[in-house]
Amino acid sequence: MKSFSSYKNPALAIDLVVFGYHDDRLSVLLLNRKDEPFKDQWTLPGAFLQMEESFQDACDRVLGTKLGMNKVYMEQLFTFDDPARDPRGRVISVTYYALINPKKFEVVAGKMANDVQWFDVRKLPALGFDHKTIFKTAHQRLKSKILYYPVGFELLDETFTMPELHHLYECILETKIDRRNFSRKLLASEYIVETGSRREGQQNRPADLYKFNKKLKQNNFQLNIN
Amino acid sequence: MKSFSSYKNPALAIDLVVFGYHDDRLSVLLLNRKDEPFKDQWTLPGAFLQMEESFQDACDRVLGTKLGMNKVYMEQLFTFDDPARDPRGRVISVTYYALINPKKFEVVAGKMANDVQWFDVRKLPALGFDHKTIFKTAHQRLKSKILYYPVGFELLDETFTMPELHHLYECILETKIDRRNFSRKLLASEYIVETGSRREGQQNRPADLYKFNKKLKQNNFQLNIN
DNA sequence: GCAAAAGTGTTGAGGGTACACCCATGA
DNA sequence: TCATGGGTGTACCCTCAACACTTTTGC
Repeated sequence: MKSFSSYKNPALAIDLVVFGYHDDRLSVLLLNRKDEPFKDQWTLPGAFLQMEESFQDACDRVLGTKLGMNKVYMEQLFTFDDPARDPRGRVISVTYYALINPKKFEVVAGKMANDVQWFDVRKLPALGFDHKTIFKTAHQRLKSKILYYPVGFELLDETFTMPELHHLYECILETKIDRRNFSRKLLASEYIVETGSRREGQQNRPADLYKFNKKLKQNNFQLNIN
Repeated sequence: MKSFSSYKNPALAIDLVVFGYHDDRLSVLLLNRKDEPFKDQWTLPGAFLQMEESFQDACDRVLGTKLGMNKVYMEQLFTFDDPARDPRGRVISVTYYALINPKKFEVVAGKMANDVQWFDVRKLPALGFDHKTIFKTAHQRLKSKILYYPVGFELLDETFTMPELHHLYECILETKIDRRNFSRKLLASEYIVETGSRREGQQNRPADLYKFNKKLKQNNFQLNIN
């Protein structure tokens, strides 16, 4: 049996598309690179995979050290293999997307970055590498996923109102959704539970607060949009 | 900027779940290994990624040299990263699943294998590495995919009858489907077109032959099962 | 003529869409 | 009391699920 070390292997990177919902809009976290290649340009956060590290470990490392986050919802997206995607040589990129509540974390630029910032998904700057493609793939995946899986709660606070949830869905799907039908559908799915309290101190009638039903494991939720 | 060669990288393998439909059942192609590890055991076909090779190239290489196939429907499945998944050391496995018509190819055991064989998905032998997990992931993906994307045609001949298509769906989904509702639904979707001819020489009433409508690019096909 | 399988049509129930009205709050 | 936004109810339509009869072939 041949030894592995006799083969030369491509480098393996982990790149993350971190979505956040803030100020009534969907955003992505981007990093301004301090070093070449793509110095001073915006890219997705990422890192090279260490030899003993699982993907999860690598993602946690990026989220922890570069962004000051932990325990976030994450899912594998796609593995990008274009031999020309990195000017330094052959780099395979295994990508994940994450959903976080920006209020819970203070983003910090790590050693490798000039800056870290949230960008409205509709107003992204030019991105280095093939990161625009990666972002588009993630955005599309999120749009599909949210229609049959209750993934939006990860972006909101522990408790939230129906109008807040409604607006989040409109934001992600980039469509109008009838709020009454939306409300009925979500309540019928049993994915959300009333808390009994309301969001007070707003301009108008206080909205009921709900929370995600964590006990519910399986469901045939399917949101149909007009 | 650091040189890449200073880093040691995990090995990168490509593994394939090749589905075929034959004798009214769904099968997977397995390979009996000639060498350690898992010598004389069944595994999914695969190979190490070459330095300059894209995933597509690597898949074509495996399908071509080990299985004598070309130009098949293929889709990326998932990338498996368990550091202990290969006894030889750290190997990341990027997996694809393929759909082929077994009648079109004569499978041949390449240099690396004792044997290559189709196995009924319901009667798989023990598999080496984490290939059982990979298979299950692929099977599940195929089940979901076929409900909203006309992927079954890849497994059939150029022309096929409605009962054949119906049985294929029942096979993949492992459920009974009402044949009348199924037929109406498929015809309404415009994914299939009448050829005008019929399957003659059978025991009973000849069935109409259809073919896949290749012109149709986009559709909101969604099959609902009882 | 009979068995077996293929083609086709109908009906009723349920879910979704598209609506309008009432309610609670701050100013 | 008025404007604004949140909560709730209803009717129609359309789709889907359930089901039965007719047709064509081989023996």
